Amino acid sequence: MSRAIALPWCYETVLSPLAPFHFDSTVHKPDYYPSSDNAYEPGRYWQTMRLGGRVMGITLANEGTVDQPRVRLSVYAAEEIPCAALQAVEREIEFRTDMQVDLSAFYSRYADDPLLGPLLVRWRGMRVSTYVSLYEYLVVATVLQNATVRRTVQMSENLFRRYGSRVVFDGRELSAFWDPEAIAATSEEELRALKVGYRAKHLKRQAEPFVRGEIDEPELRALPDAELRKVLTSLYGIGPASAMYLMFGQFKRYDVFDHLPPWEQKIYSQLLFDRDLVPAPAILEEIRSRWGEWRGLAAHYIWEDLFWRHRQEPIPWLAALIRL
DNA sequence: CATCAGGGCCCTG
DNA sequence: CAGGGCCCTGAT
Repeated sequence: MSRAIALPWCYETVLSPLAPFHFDSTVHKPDYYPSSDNAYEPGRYWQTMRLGGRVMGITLANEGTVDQPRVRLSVYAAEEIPCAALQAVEREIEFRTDMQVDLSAFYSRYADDPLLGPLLVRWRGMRVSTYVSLYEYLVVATVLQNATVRRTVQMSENLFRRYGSRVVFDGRELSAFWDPEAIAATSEEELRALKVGYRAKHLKRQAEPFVRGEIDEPELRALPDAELRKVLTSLYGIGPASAMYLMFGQFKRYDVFDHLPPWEQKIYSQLLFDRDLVPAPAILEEIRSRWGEWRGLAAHYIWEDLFWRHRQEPIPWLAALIRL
């Protein structure tokens, strides 16, 4: 990777999310591992984006309130971006942050729920959001697998350094993703040198269908749950855990919560049962019976609330469960 | 020094 | 369908 590229050209517009819209809890998820391709301060968010073969810098700034939302979108690039490509960026940002989705049915249905009710007030307008493309999320899922946070960060940053780029915009320098071609063209040995271990094979094989043009993310968004899951788990290195994160975060399937990784099991045991370890099937059944078709979204509100509180004032039992 | 598990998944039997 | 193996790292 060479030195940072400046992105001086800038286009600005104002987005109007469907109210209510909670800016901070949508653009920033405190449970995600830190990554040099994005940055957050209250009311302001930076990320890089690779779309249509172009590397861009994106900023989102909160210029409204939960009930009268207004988000200023700035798109930075090395040179002028055609109008159609800018529109594609706007649509992509709106989809990834779930900006125009109406959650009022969810809010009214669980307003009196003992556990969820107060969280729906505190986080009213929080959306399910992802900041990466499907291909990029496969990389994220891969470095998450069988690794602690520290190691995930190390692998992710090693990959950015070797295959990504650095860009400067709006006074920030951030990493940007690579195109799948870059990984498909590399060797497993080169990848292994980045300390990704057996994941080298996964990263290479995952890039292949994207290079061949076999995966069309917008098209997948229209598929029914079962078919979408089939496509996702057919991707090499994507099993039940990664598929669930994708179904929910990337494809906004609010009802998906059918698999519980061990560390989440410990955390939900505390939250729902006030016990150290409840069997995973019992937890999943409890979540299903309480929140039915909204269970994925309900779990997200509970989860994010926990991590925001933890960020504000450390929660000892949670700190003990987060392995660095 | 050795051993082990960690925010899974693939492959085999 | 269960279980071994896989990379690397820090904890014990």
